[in-house]
Amino acid sequence: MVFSKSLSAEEFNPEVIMNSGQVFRMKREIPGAHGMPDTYSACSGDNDVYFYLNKDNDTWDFVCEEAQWDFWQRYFDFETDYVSFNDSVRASSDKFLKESLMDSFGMRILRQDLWEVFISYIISQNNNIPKIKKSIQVLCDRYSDGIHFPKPDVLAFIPETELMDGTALGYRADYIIGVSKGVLDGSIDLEKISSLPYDEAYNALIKIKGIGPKVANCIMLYGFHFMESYPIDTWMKKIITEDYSSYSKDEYLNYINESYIGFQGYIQQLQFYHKRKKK
DNA sequence: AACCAGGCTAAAA
DNA sequence: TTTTAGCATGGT
Repeated sequence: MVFSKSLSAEEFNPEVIMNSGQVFRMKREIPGAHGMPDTYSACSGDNDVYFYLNKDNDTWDFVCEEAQWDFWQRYFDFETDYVSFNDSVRASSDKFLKESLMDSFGMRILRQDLWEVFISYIISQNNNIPKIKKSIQVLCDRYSDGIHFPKPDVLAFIPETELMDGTALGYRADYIIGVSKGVLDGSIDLEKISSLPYDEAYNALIKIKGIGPKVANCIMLYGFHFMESYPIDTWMKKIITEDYSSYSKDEYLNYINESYIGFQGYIQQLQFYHKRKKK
């Protein structure tokens, strides 16, 4: 089933989204796939979609099962008006932020499968994006069908030595097995945590072994869709010291939280994408 | 060939 | 409470 949506380049740009470090398995298919020059595909939980810009009527066509269309509309966060918010960025006097926006039109914050986000960001710690993508793909190949993400009941029972072998997961393998068991026995309930208020959800997450402040904020932003989350990694630290040097860290965070209410996570994504692209 | 990467845990101070 | 060593491993 094909679902068409009229989306401007400022509303939706898959190249920007899939290279922004919030998602590790969205990809551009080889040219000609599905008979279209540029097709993208995504998979989240048990849902699958591919999509392309339809030059004939200037819409994006999304191809998925009819019952999954609601999921994908939420996944791409189509109910949020990013363009109107962009106007307020353009109207601000924040030079670095405006520069970031110019560089990343079409960014959106995805609402991804909780389990995949949970494991993916455990893997992301002290790691780099190309390597994170490879590790996740090996997991999908070895412990699933190569497309869908492996389930907790599979990951929970892999011997640690096996999980470390050839996956480049390193010491993170132990964390993955641990949380998989936690989800299986019910002591970790991602759906339940996702329904908590920000502070309670955050505190519940950082109690879990392998999850600290930064990973918790990523899970909350990209999985739970807490748009007030503002993950701070090594790149964001660089931004604060190099591009906002007139602020102390606390002053800077106050500025973000007071000026961009409900869109802090989106701001962070623009900045992160821009900073990483410059280097 | 060192240093870095979407950091965290646990021990030390 | 805040600071720091150690951690697996491939990318740059």
